[in-house]
This record gives sequence, structure tokens and C-alpha cells, in this order.
Amino acid sequence: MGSGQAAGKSIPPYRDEHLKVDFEQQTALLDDGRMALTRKEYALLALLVEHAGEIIPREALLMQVWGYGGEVKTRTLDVHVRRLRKKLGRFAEPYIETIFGIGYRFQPYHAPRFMQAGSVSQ
Amino acid sequence: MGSGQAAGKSIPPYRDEHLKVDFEQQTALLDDGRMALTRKEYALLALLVEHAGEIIPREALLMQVWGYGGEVKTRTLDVHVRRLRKKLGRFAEPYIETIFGIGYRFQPYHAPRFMQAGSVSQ
DNA sequence: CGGAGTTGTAAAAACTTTGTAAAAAGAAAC
DNA sequence: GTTTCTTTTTACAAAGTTTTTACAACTCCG
Repeated sequence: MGSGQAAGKSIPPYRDEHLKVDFEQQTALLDDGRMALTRKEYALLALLVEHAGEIIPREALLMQVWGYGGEVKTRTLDVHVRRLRKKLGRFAEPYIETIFGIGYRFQPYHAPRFMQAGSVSQ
Repeated sequence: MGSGQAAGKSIPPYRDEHLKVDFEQQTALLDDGRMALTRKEYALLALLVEHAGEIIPREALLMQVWGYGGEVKTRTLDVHVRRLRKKLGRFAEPYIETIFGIGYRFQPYHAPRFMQAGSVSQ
């Protein structure tokens, strides 16, 4: 289960206006408050944060965090995303984007957004 | 469904005065505004853009994007082209050409236009 | 011009994907 | 072995996407 980084390597923490993710300690701080994340929740958040700004397909998430390959029918990813969002509270919205039909994307706090639906600036 | 390129390969994005298509992230930027494309819309645009300047027959588009072969009776291609054009806004006109009786052609922003007579500009 | 065939468009229907709550199952702690 | 916490499944709701339908508008060619 590739839940994160191998111990020993020194990975600089992610940090922005409201969120800090410490990959060494495997902890996350949200606006000074420590997020109480379970292992899977942390693994999911860490993977998203490590690839901030990039779209990560469901398949990739299911593979990396759960070790599921191929055609697995499960909603556990959605449920975990939901719980992460809940714990991110009012910041859930800007941080975790759903990319319909593809996967999810973590966006740093100030980041131009690719909207999924609606109209285009014209 | 050949919606694009296999992951992992590094394909340089398409880019011109107003439009950028990132084949890695499967996203499109129009004059700084992010285009909110659905999967099919992106697949269609990507295919056209990858063959910029070339006429692509309806059949080819239906095959590549939808996997439809032979004698399929559908108007979904037209509907998707329409939605793409809508999202391209004021740029729809120069970018996506209808080649009557044959198919469609994407033209880079500054491109000499040929009359509709199957004149494939290299 | 006129008609056959093709493309454009709007709206509805059909379908797919994601969100959510609650229950069940599995692990760890006591 | 029971309690507590975590994870997965289930079942349905909500949201989003795609296809079809029906008709209007246009193009080509006689």
C-alpha cells in the first residue's frame, strides 16, 4: 500500500495560508488546529497535496491509497473524500475539487480554478 | 474510446494567440479563462486540435471519440460541436470550421483560410 | 428556384457519476 | 469477549453529462 513516502527521506512540508501538511510526521494542521485524520484520510490528503494543482484520476487514487487495481467497484474513495472535506470545514470548498468523470484535485489556497461546470468566461 | 494520449507520454501543449490545450492535464485555456470542458468535449477538441489545419471527416470523429463505426445514425457529434463552439465564445468562428458534407477542421488562430473544397493545407 | 441532403439548435430523455447517510464489517484497544 | 474506532458497503439522492428527438436553417446541384 503506497500510502506515502518511505521513512528517512526528508520531504519539505506543504504549506499555505491555512493548511500545513507535514509528510514526516504525517500530520496536518489547519489554521492552527490539528486535524485528526485517520490513516486512510491522511494518505489520501497527502497524495492529493503532494500533487497540488494536478488532477489525479480516481483509478490512481484507488491504486495508490488502497492498492486497488483495474475494475474495482467501490465507493470508498467518495466516502473518504467526503470525510476529508468535512474535516477541512469551511476550507473544503477551495481545497478539494471534483473533476467530474476523472478524479479529484487539490488546489493551493490561492490558485486559479478550472471550473468543472457552468459557462466559460467569454 | 481513443479520447487522447496514453498517460506518461510527454506531449507538448497546443498553443496560439488565444487558446492553449494541455494534453497532459486534459484542460484548455482560452484567453486566460479556463474552459470548462466535459470529457467528450475535451476529447473532441483535442482530436481536432491535434490535427490542426486538417479536415477530419465525421466518420473519423465518430470513430475516434465515440467508437462508433460504420453506419451509425446520430447527431451527437453536431451537438458536441455546438457546445464546443459555445464555450469557445467569440473565438468559435475562426477556430472550428464546418466542411460541408465531409466533417470539421480546427484552424490555428492566424491561418490562411481555404475555400471549402477539400483543400488540405499540409 | 426547388428539392434532397446536411448541419444547427433547443429541449427532453436517458444515462452516468458523485454525494450522502446509515448500516455492516473489520481492526485495535481494553 | 466486549467496546471503540476505522473502513467498506449499501442504497438512494443529487448533480452532471451525453444522446436522442424534432424541427429549422443552410448548402449544393439540377
